[in-house]
Amino acid sequence: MNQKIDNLSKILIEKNIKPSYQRIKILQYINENINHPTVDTIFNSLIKEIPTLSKATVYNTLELFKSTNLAKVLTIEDNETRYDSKVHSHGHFKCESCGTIYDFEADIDNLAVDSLKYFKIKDKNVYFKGICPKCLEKNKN
Amino acid sequence: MNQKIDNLSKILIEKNIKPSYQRIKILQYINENINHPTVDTIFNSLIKEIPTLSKATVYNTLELFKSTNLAKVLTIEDNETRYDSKVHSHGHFKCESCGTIYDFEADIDNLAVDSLKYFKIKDKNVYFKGICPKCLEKNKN
DNA sequence: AATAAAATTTATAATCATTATAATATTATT
DNA sequence: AATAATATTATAATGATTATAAATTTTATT
Ligand SMILES: [Mn+2]
Ligand SMILES: [Mn+2]
Ligand SMILES: [Zn+2]
Ligand SMILES: [Zn+2]
Repeated sequence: MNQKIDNLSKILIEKNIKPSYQRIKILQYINENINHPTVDTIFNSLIKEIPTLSKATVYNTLELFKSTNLAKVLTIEDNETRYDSKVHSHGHFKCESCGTIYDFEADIDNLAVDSLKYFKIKDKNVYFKGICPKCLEKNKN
Repeated sequence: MNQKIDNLSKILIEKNIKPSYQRIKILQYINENINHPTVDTIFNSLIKEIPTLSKATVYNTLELFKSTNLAKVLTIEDNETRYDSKVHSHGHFKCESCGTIYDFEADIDNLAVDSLKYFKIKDKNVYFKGICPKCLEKNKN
């Protein structure tokens, strides 16, 4: 148990982030909940453990994680920002029926684009939308 | 000149959208300004020609265009929604320095993903971020 | 250990894009 | 011309995010 917290602390320290209780808990949450949670989801879960937690802290901390590459921001839909602790390059599929966001591995890095030869590419995002198998099955008449 | 408006009208009629003056002008705007404008940009340009124009009309109309595939929505950044009249599948590169959003052609359709075999994919989006050649040149010391 | 400084968190208010609502204007139908 | 349907407008409400300043906690200094 303390082992877990020590590991999370170490991760933060390596990024020159002081491992406060709030930061550790937020990092722990996004590591254990890989369903691409929103700020609200994170806040509403952690407030049970940390009754004094402020939503501003969640925003600040996620911004900090984003800038140090401990988390990535997903903006698939313009009305909800989601966070992802898996920072390696991978695709996202959002089901328009149930809202679930699925990860998928795709050969994003080899998506060669001649016309961007002289562009410095720092970040690649692939978002798909449609209907997931569960919802397809459910809506089958 | 009227030829142009007639063409735009026809496009709307084909989609079963009544070609009101506002709708024609908004369609014309996004067709002639392919720099992925925001609602605000569109509104602030058209208000000069249509002094009574309401921002709600711009929102409603773009939602209508989106649902009839006359426009696509870009949500590269979580704080700005942009619109694109090029509805064919193409990639977008946003320069983090100057904010310009560049189009690029990529083989998005052939981005095969085995794990999505049983998913019904309706929409594919590819967003890159980084620095554009102009800004790279400018910042060269 | 006491004090001061720095960093972090919290509570609260402000901002701003978007959505909702209802009134007005326009267009189509009888 | 009267009526119904549709579109536009003005305005208010919503809600996520950001900004600000006070309070708390941590760290450094004496
Ligand atoms: Mn993911
Ligand atoms: Mn485009
Ligand atoms: Zn689903
Ligand atoms: Zn640039």
